[in-house]
Amino acid sequence: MKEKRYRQIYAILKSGIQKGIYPTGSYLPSENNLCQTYQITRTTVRKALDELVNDGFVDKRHGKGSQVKERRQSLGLLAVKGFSEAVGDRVSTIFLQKPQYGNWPVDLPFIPNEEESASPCIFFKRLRYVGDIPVMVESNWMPLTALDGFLTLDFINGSFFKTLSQHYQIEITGSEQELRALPASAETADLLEISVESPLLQIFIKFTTSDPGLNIYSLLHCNTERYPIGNIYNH
Amino acid sequence: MKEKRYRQIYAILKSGIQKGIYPTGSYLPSENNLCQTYQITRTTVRKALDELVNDGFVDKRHGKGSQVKERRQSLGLLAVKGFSEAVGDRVSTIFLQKPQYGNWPVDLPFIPNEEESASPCIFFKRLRYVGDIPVMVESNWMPLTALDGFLTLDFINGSFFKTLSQHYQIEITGSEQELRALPASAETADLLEISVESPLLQIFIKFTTSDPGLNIYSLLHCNTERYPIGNIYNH
DNA sequence: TAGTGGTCTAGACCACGGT
DNA sequence: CCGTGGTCTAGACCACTAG
Repeated sequence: MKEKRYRQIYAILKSGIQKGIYPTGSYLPSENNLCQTYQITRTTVRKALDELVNDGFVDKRHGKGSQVKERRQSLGLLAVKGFSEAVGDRVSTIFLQKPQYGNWPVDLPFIPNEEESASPCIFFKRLRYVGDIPVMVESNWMPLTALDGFLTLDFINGSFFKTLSQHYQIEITGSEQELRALPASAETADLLEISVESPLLQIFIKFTTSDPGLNIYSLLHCNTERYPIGNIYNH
Repeated sequence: MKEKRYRQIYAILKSGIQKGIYPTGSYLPSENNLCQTYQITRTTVRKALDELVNDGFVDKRHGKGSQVKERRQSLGLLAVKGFSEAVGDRVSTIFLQKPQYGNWPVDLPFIPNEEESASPCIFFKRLRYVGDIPVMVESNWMPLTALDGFLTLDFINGSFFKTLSQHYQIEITGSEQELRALPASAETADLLEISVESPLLQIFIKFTTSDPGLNIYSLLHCNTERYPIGNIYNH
């Protein structure tokens, strides 16, 4: 099947954004400019730009141009209130276990498929703070496939998703979540400095990505007493 | 400002869907057909149809046509696992308080704006079951404005959102959510037939709608022990 | 094969933003 | 004023679905 012209343009512009040729805040070439560069009509250019807007890479402004946006991290997912807004020094993260080989967990809500279960598994575990207060324990599993060199990689700005995007050109494309309220286990209570049996919010997430072979499984336990979990979804 | 042609077509088709002229599962007129009917080009027709697809009213299938979809209820929102899948008789709802005048609640995460606070408030409260098991207590507040006759209205299929859409042509356009895990109050524990202090999932939601004057505020308390809360988001 | 939606061309005119 | 994106026309050819 022939690659569609607007998909080509989309891919060119997107990789330009991801590689920093068009940094956040800068403007893409104008539509007429792109028409000339690639010898196509505006209809096709606009179709490519529409996809970039839908994917959250670009904001268009009438009379000004197409501006590269700060890539959204969340996609309608849940975030600790303040984790997205207070990007500064209030939020911090420490590794409880650095990325390493591990075993696929048992008894989780979503089960890795056969291919994944057969593949080696990467695991890492982090503790996230708002200020001095530990608010969330986060465990992550994913197949080793297609993430060459991941184990020795440093996270860009401490962000796993940003690393995926900038180092591997992999984007989060969707998620399934499952939430429960349950009493804290002894281990988690200790980490979060709360009493055993305190109500905790458990979130299990299966992320799908632009790499069909890569799903990411995360298990979160959150102390919501001071910092509830937020989620904004705009139609 | 002149109404855009594709918006007109969009509105015509959408109201046709909402009024049942194009029932769920049926096909809209073909693109060429619409071109002739309204004396416009396919570009414009397709723009209108694209919006309907984005809004979740329609599925397009190459070679077949544009099919009217079952209107999604959730928009990336949270739902009790089983509430969406098991549409049948497993799920039921009873009113604890039927729609009536009430007071705006205090100490909620999102505060109604001035206009809303000044307006009379409608309140209703429901208890939702999966099978025989009560799993969720749901309280709802909204301004009376623009919902003429709501207090004497029966919900279509017991669904509040479906009633909004079909009776008032109002759609949910977005939401903000806030989640906490907390111990059950005596009253809620009683309703959900669990012990006091059991961990409960509290979800507070502010829905925005296509009517700028109508936001809906919901407070949920969920027993997630047997039925966790789920959420699927596809990019 | 006929009819549908998917992609694309080559134009036109309009509305917005900044100089 | 000029350059930008927003809307729209009038075609063309292709790819998919189903009888």
